[in-house]
Amino acid sequence: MGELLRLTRDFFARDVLEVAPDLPGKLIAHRTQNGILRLRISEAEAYRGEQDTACHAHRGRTRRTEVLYGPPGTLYVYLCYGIHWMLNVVTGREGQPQAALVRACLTAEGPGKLTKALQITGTLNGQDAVSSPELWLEDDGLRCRVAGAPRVGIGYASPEDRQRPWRFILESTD
DNA sequence: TTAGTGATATCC
DNA sequence: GATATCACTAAA
Repeated sequence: MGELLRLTRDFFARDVLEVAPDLPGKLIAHRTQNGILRLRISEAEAYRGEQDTACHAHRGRTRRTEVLYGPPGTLYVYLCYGIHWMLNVVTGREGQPQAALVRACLTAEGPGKLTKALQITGTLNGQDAVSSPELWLEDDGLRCRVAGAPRVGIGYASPEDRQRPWRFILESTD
């Protein structure tokens, strides 16, 4: 495998339907008091703007969704069910509320378990994954095949949006 | 199948 | 102000 390259603005500044399937196989790095935690992403989901009824920004700008309108690479971290932190990275052009939910890594399946394993909490909300000294993403050159599937936990969305295969799962590596 | 947990949105 | 909902998980 090649050297460890930090993902730059260009990576995130594409449509979420290009970014989210590119995430499985990449690494997330989080600098903590005890050193750098690094895990390989195995699953991601796309949330694609105000037209996507599954996306939190479907109803437009609110205090919560504000970060989704920020520059690509911005972290959107929020608490779900009072217990689980969800980690997302904003994609697309600034002003376009898209994000990729990082759903799982090889050793922690499920978005809540992933953030727990990486010790990620809401203090990272709004930080920039491109320039932050605390959290960033890396490419070590690993290539992989990715399978599409419907998104999880979005029963509130329209039937059309529920069906979209915008969940991207690492299938195999080469 | 269901409890747990708290921020947020949406309604008075 | 109150209430309903929630991009989930662990336990039963």
